[in-house]
Amino acid sequence: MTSPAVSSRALPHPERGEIRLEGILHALSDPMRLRIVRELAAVSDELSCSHFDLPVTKSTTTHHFRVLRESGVIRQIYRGTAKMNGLRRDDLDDLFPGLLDTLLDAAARQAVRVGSG
Amino acid sequence: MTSPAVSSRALPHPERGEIRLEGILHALSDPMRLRIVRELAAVSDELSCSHFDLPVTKSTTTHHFRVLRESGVIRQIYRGTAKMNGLRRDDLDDLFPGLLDTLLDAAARQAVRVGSG
DNA sequence: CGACTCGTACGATAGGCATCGTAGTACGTT
DNA sequence: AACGTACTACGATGCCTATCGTACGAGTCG
Repeated sequence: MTSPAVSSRALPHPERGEIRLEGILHALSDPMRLRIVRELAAVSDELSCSHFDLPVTKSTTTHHFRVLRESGVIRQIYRGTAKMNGLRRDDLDDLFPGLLDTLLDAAARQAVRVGSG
Repeated sequence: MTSPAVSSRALPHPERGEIRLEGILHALSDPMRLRIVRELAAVSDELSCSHFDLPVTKSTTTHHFRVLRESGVIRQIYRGTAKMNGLRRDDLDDLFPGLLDTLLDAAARQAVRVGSG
């Protein structure tokens, strides 16, 4: 009943120096992934994959999380059966100061404008 | 010899309210298009398509400019045989304050980091 | 008019990608 | 060990897209 430890299952992440702006922009150009990132930023904490209620199947959800991880936007670790997701704020803010917040602000403005957020 | 007038050939642009963040991010996630936008921002003026010396054919260049226009990132008008390209700074700054500059700064930082800009 | 430049249109091609469904693995609980 | 939950792996599918080449249209200049 104690909180599950980090599993040994490894998940490949790009190192800070390998993160590319084009990759980030591509990752966030998908509505589903932008939505995930906005939700992660809103709670500023780790969330399990199953926390998200996306209008796609679980396979597709897995795919989107992998794209986000491989582009360097999020960090993923296993805790028991759950896979926890968190923004790589430290790395992103170091590489591209202000980028993440500006993107989140832009997404929020658009959500207000189009009326879906 | 006077500067050529704006031609009657029409080019469809999205209106300000139709510009979508996802479209912008997708447009800029391509290295060739990001390069074009950086160059346009550097001169902060209109540039003809032929001014750019990209490592792709003219057909492909045409394609990239169209993607940038249809996503709302640039404005294009014909002046004689030349097609002039300019950033839609006013619209972008109004819709997403700070976004363009932050993206340009991020691109510049990466260029310095990887040594190609 | 004729020649030249700039850019477009269209078709082809090859690769990427968002999505699904099914079968399977890893882990925790009983 | 048996079961349930969380997520993955793999194959299929259909669409999107970056690229090219060739042929064409629009405009300018001689």
